[in-house]
Amino acid sequence: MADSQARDRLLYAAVQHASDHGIADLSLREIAAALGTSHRMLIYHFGSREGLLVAVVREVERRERESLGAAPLSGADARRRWDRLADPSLRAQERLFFEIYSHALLGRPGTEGFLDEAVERWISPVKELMIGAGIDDEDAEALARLGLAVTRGLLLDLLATGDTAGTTRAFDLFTQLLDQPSRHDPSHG
Amino acid sequence: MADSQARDRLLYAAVQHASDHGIADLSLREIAAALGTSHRMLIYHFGSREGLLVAVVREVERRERESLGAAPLSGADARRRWDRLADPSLRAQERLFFEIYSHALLGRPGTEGFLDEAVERWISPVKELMIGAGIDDEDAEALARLGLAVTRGLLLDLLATGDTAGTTRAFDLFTQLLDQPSRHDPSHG
DNA sequence: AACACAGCGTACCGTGTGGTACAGTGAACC
DNA sequence: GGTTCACTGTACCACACGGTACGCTGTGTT
Repeated sequence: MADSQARDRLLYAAVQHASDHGIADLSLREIAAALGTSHRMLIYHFGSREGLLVAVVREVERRERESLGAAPLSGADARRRWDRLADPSLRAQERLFFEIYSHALLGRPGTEGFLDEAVERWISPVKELMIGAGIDDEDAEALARLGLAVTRGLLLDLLATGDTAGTTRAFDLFTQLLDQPSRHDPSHG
Repeated sequence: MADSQARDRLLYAAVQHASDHGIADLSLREIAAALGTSHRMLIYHFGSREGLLVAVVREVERRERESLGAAPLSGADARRRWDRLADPSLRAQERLFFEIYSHALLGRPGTEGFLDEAVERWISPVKELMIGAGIDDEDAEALARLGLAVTRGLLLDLLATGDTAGTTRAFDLFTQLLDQPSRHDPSHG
């Protein structure tokens, strides 16, 4: 259950397999076989099946956090980020993200805290930057939230349709809308 | 397996229960007990566990389709639709939608065809209306797609945070961006 | 009265589940 | 050479699973 090299290797492989085939309705034995080990080993390293799922969720969270880095503000920066997200090599990982998200929405064990940060973590750095740039606090939050929603919504679209060109056009339209001048109403409460 | 009143009652109750507690990792027996029947009856009416899940997915699809009605174009109309979606009584149903969506992304049996229509069905009527209003074809598609993404993205946000006010502010910001004049660049390929 | 038939419950089957017991490995350290 | 310790395979457990066999209702038909 503690850290170890063997455990890390198994976890890495488990996340890979979960990305490709989902995670929730795979049995310990199925996962173990796919990873080239025995279900006994997964119990040894992760304590229980649920322990394994929790570890996988945490690892997915960690990677998501790691991929955040600096926040996008300009249209060009945002577009570069979208292009990275739309890369086919990330599809499996993104499917896994939405699978875990939906499990968390249903309150499945091991996903506690996932939702708390699923929105906040992405919004707050963007918001801070915008406030620093002189944008009103409430406007900044709404804008950050909208940007996140556009990204995730288009990602859902992309995963379902595979239409990179179409979703990217929609994303570009969004950045165009944002880049219009004088979008902030000064007569605001 | 065929239609019947008893089957309809069970299906209705099953969708309700699936909305409240998810569907994928409930056993036949759990569902049956919650519905006040026996797992034998679910097999009788739906043929198998998978048959039940398929029926539930179809019913959720049907309701989604039914709720489409006329398409939103003006900001006020869109806002009215968002308010309806944001109503707490729909949360459970929306959670179920995203659960099924993620299952479909992983290719689970019974979800075939769900994704094909998950985007197209919502986009095309909006697109038609916009084309009728003289908007360029590709622009219309991008706009419809963006609107759907905003809706679903903010719905994900709302389900995770429960922050109706915040997500609604973000939605309003989006409609403001849309309602700005001269957003269409005539010098377009 | 005899039958048909949709609806339903009980008891059961074989199978796969998550988890445990226990007996090893092989390398590291003393 | 002995001991420790992380790691792993085999065999097993009790249990819940999806599904089936079979028999019992009630209602409507002939």
